[in-house]
Amino acid sequence: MAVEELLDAALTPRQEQRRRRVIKAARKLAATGGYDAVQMREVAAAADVALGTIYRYFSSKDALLAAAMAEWTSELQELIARTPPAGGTPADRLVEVLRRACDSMEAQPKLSAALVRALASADDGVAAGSADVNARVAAISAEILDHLDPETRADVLAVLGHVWYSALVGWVNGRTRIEDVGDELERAARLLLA
Amino acid sequence: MAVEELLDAALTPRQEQRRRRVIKAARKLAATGGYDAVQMREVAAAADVALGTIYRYFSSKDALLAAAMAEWTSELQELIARTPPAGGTPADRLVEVLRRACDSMEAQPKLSAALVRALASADDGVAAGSADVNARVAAISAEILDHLDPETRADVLAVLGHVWYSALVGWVNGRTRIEDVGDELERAARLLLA
DNA sequence: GGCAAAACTGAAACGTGTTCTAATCTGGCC
DNA sequence: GGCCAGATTAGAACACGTTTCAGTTTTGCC
Repeated sequence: MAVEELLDAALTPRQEQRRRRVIKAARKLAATGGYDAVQMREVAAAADVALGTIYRYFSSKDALLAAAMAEWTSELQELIARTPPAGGTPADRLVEVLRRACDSMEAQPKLSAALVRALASADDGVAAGSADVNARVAAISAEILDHLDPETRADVLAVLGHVWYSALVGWVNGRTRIEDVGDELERAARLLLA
Repeated sequence: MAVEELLDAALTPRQEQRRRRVIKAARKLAATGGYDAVQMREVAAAADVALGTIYRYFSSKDALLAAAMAEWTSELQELIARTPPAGGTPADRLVEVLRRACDSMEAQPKLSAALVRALASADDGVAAGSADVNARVAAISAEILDHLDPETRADVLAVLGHVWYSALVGWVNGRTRIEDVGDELERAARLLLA
């Protein structure tokens, strides 16, 4: 989709700036008003870009938010790489990482909810962003679980990824509280690594 | 929301019929054209009901589809109760039930995808349908796992519920194939019951 | 049987994501 | 410098979920 093509073909500096402005505007709107406040006309105005231009860079509103989520995840990854989890069992360290991710989301609940909500979209453009997010989460977790054989590790990570995503959706849709997400993840992690 | 109130206050026969017609029409449209084909004006026309009337029974399109999903789940529950899973370990029986559910979805892929997609909605009206679905799935699985102590069982079921939902979303959004859903579930079930 | 309240209808209207159009601008190439 | 293809813009237009409204029908009650 658009994003891909434009990422492959090197963007001119001005295009790069435009793309950044759009994502930034989306994040800002999402941070204060959540998913519904990210209205494409408003994003365009805030990014000082024509409405149609956004659609040249992102195939849909959800694809835009997925790109924002990928960006956010990348920042989180750096943060965790800078301060790796302290000692304890692998399960403990894994739980700590998951908790820290939850804390980050808790700090920006509206934004987080909007991003997660976008990930649920059927839009094709979301798949790329979603894959990116998954890969980063897996990368973070993988080294903590290096005591497991590769196959088991992949299985555990796959299950954890599912729990993580599903718990987030439950929270986003108001069925659980954000604290519950961390609890669910911890429960799953300990069950799987027992 | 509307659904609840109307379910509590006994519906008149004609209301009951209208409600049924609406759900039936939605299922039919979803079965042939998927989520996008379930257009409220079309549902209204097919159900021979005014557009506004649908909104008296269901708070949104997604709530309507969630109700359809609850209906579908209930039918599946009956089906499984009628032919309980054959022998083997509890894990085997659980896997068989999950596989059978996947088979049912595979038989009506468009419909299933539409229903799952609706479950992801933030709409309040969806929560009720979603809770209903979860309860039924838990009920089906619970007796298979009666060898576990209640707490562990609850944990296992919670995790399985997450995997189930998340894997379905992955399929609905075209990131995996329907066969993968069953595989993911089996993997999780065996990992958890190991 | 008649009456008030609630439900239903048909149709118009609204909001927001997405698409389209015609005009203008930008960037690379001779 | 001039030209062309593609990018950008402003704005209109479109699609579909949802809401609203005025008028009609059904329902429960005396």
